[in-house]
Amino acid sequence: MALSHAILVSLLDRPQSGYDLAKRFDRTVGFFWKVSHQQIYLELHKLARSGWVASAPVEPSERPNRIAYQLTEDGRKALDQWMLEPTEPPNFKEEMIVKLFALEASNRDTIRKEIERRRDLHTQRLAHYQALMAEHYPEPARLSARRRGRYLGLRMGIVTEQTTIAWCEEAIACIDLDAPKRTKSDPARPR
Amino acid sequence: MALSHAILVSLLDRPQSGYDLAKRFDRTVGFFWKVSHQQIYLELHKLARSGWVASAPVEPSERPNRIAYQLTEDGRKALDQWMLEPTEPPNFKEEMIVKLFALEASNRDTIRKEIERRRDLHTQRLAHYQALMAEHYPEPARLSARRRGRYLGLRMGIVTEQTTIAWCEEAIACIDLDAPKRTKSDPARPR
DNA sequence: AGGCTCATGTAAACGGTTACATGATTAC
DNA sequence: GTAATCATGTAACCGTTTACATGAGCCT
Repeated sequence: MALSHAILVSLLDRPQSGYDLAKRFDRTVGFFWKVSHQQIYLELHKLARSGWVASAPVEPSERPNRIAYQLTEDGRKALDQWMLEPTEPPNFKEEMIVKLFALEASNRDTIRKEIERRRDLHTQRLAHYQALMAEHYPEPARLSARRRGRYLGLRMGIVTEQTTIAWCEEAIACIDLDAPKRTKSDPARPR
Repeated sequence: MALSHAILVSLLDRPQSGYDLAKRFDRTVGFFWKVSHQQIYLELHKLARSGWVASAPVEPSERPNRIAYQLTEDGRKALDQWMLEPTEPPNFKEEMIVKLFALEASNRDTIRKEIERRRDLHTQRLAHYQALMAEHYPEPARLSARRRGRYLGLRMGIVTEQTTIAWCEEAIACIDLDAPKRTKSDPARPR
């Protein structure tokens, strides 16, 4: 499983509460990996039961209901062990492909519009990633080993979005290959 | 949800049994979407209970324990309705990114090896997709609308694998930026 | 006083995986 | 006969989502 290990990795940096972890997830990999706060709290309880994390001292200046966790020795060992295990490619259930398998003349316009929507969405994501890149990694050539991993994660996000956008353009063009010509003076959709 | 609709789409072509569907999944999108036969049988029962599929007549020449299903009118309507709904990008939980976030000097070689393994794996997949492309779509310029959707699905597989491979190469180079030089006469790994 | 953000949880349902189980037919 | 393939299922468990619930502190 992955989420528990993602939490452990995040705790490498510093002790964090479930709330911290959830927010950090949202800010960093949240775009392509949605994690709900419920799932994180659940996972933290499990990790605590396994003895891989333990509640860390909380400053009295902080919120009283805050519960921070830190990595234990056992947690660190489990993480090191996991790092040695092979990493399988994720299986991404892309619904768009399912819809494409149902492509026919009658739904061509629906599907093209849907692909256009997806293209725009991924364009927004790409812009967001590129902003993060410019902000945090203006000079990737000389990065500390510590930060290089994060840089590469962001790079994966960028190239993935670029590829998806390019594929969307290709798909739209391909779908329109034998479509009736639409001009600005006659933008009506068929069917 | 996606699997039930993937089944409905597959049944658009012809009535099929759970076994047929499982095999077809494996042959087509199986590389990036693993589906177990149990899940398919379960889904088929649910779809039958919803009245979206119904058992189709089976030729006496076929296996006696074979149960084929076909789309019903209701199923067709539900599918048409689903086609109109927006398609969210899949959230792919790429464990590699989690490992990268834990990158440091001590695990650099482990991670580089892991990325090399993944690169080789995706290279194999790419070769497989390209073979399928050459076999089934030698001339993509003029494809029937029916087959164009499948062609685009395969194209997505190809560009995704290409991007992943390129990213792996980039990541390996980046990780090795400040690594001790390794030559053929001295291929020992540091640490 | 009311609304926002911070902060943590429970419960039910759902989707998916793993393990286990069975039986028919085909090929050697 | 026995191994492989065809064919369908059950049960337990795990991970995730959705809905619901609560309370503290901060700002206006």
